[in-house]
Amino acid sequence: MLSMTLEDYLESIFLLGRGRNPVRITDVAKKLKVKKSTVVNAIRKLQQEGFVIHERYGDILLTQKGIEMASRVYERHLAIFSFLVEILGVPEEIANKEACGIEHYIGEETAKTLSLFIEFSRLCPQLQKIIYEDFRKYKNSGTIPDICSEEGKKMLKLTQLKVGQKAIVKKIDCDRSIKSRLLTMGIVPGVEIQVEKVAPLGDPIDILVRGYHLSLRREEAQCIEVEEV
Amino acid sequence: MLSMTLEDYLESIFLLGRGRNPVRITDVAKKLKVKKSTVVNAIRKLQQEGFVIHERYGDILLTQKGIEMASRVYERHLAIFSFLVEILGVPEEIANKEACGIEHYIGEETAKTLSLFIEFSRLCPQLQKIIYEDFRKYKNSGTIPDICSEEGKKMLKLTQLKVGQKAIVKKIDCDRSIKSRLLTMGIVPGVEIQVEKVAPLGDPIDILVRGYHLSLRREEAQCIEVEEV
DNA sequence: CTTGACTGTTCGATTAATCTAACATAAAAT
DNA sequence: ATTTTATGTTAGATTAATCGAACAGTCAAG
Repeated sequence: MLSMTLEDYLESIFLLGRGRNPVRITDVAKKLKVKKSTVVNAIRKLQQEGFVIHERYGDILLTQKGIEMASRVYERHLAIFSFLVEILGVPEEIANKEACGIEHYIGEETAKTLSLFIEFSRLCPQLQKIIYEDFRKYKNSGTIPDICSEEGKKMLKLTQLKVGQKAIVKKIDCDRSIKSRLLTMGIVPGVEIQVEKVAPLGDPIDILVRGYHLSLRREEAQCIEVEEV
Repeated sequence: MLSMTLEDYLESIFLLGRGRNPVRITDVAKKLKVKKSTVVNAIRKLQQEGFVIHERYGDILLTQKGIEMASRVYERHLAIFSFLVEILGVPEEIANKEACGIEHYIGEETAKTLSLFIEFSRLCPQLQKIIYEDFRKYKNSGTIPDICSEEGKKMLKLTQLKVGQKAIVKKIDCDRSIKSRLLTMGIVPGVEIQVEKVAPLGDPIDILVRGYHLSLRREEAQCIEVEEV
């Protein structure tokens, strides 16, 4: 009921005025990097919908309705920003820019859950340790930390499985073109597969994924790492 | 260099044709819930840019360039979808819809990191346990699991702090209007604050946040939970 | 071979968001 | 009090994405 663009204008006014101080057309134009005439247009629409009050040549002020709407948008922004920075380790500037777009597509419910997740991670040193030490290490060097390996189960290439065996896909380690083909067939980490038939020289290998029969080239199967079930 | 809308068309063609099969105008129109004439328009643009091949009344086929672009978009989609479903526990249908919007705003770098995070969480039972047991419990009931509490430090209300004391904000537990005011002042969980001055009856309380001086009403301070440093 | 029944295309109109350029007002400087 | 500078407004043009309605092409059933 408010376009994304208008949400942006509202949010800017909210932030520039720290939620309650008056703001000028020029401030908004500078912040959103658009021309003043464009801002005038947007403000008119926001005024019509009752989110702001603005008289000719005067200040822009948020109404109660406007404050509520804007702070809701901003909370979403903050949740996304925090997630990107604190959990993923994205640089703040990039995180901020991306959050600006994402905030319009994330629902109230999801945003609330995301906030809770951030909050939880801040409260929980255990989780922080895993994220800041183990995940960062995995991200930078690809090494899977010791604490993550389960006993008694070993990683295999898909090509090492025998007919009838079931396994969970753990990792897909190959170049883009093959990977994208595998993705569209539903072969992603975490999915369960079963080997149906293996041709004489191991090419092709027929497997069952989510009820679908698929035929893989050996080359493709080679780069899929699985764990026996 | 490709508008979000056009990215959507490309992605749909990719998915409908599983990456390589021909697709018809009608299929795309149905999938994206737009009129056929709109699709014709979009396809023309994609053709001009060399992402698809389409001859009048014929099939739509992705070029190599198109496949690469589309699979990149789809990977982003999948990363976001997986995160929403597996980590946050958002219902699949909602997650899919939200991912459709978010995928256009998340950068290549961030998407890759997000993918790694999902992958890591799948590989790491420890992390899974925290997410699926402790976080879910926190989300549903607000209880902070035992494993998360650090010894020797106790939670306090901001109002219980003495002048000069430093603390970390742990939780903000109050209604929307106050919360949004606090947010704009930079008071969020995780931030360090220091008490500067307390008026006779504890109202207002002056604090220092990220180098800024702020004055809080007692009512506001009451709902901020902190942990001594 | 003709005729529906889809499928695809063209054209003109609409909407939201933006721009430029010219004009109007307010505030500050002289 | 005038002039200059900054700020705000208006009008008209542009672009991307969409629609509806009319028209065109394809193909299979009879």
